[in-house]
Amino acid sequence: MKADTLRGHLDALLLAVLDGRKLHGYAIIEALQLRSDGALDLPTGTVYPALRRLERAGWLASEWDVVSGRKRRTYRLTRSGEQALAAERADWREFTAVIGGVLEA
Amino acid sequence: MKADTLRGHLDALLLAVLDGRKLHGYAIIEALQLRSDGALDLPTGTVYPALRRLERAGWLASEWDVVSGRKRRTYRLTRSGEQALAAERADWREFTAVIGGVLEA
DNA sequence: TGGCTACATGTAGCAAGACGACGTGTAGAC
DNA sequence: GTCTACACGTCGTCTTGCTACATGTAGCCA
Repeated sequence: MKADTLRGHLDALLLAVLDGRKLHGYAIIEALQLRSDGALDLPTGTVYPALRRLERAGWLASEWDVVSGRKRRTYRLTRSGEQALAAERADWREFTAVIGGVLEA
Repeated sequence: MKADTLRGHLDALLLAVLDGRKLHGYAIIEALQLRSDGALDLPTGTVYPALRRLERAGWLASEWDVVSGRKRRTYRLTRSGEQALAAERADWREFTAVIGGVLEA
């Protein structure tokens, strides 16, 4: 997929992949690869800053684990993150309807 | 619609609205409003620079008209612009499939 | 005549955000 | 002992859409 097309939709992806489960950053990248059949291979320089941003926004909460000697920062959705995810999904539907409508007119 | 969500898709919109017809900048803005049922109301500071950019890329060609004393720069798709539009449409379908797939998983 | 609105084009500077390149460190396999 | 996978992070760059501003015509209405 063309680079940078994601712009503006990354937050939605991150929230969606954390819906109902806790994951650490590296696992989030893998989960997105898996769910997109390999189409999404986000670089760490994209994902880690975005996770911090979402945490600052109050949509994610994180805590440190240590698994077999390796430190992981594990993220989960907050209540407000769940609401944000619902809003992002609604925005996505509207967005695709509008743009798709123009492109296929 | 949330500001800036357009990012990365504006080119596709502009090419699509010029598919099969010639329009000047102001009319392009109106045509996008019409086709989107008012959802898209792009500011001139967004559209005019983008049209120049697409022309520099060789996807649009323009010429000046004068209609009842007013000067208009009328744009049309070039051959390479038509190809670009087809590519943009294909990208759009892939993009929505990938992101939509993750959001609705 | 003066002012308002619609029509019409443009520029400059800002801000956000995704990305590439880089830096750091552990565990385990070979 | 070196290499790969795992794991986290930062910094600087670049693109690009937007706000605000600047300019000018045509036509209507008071």
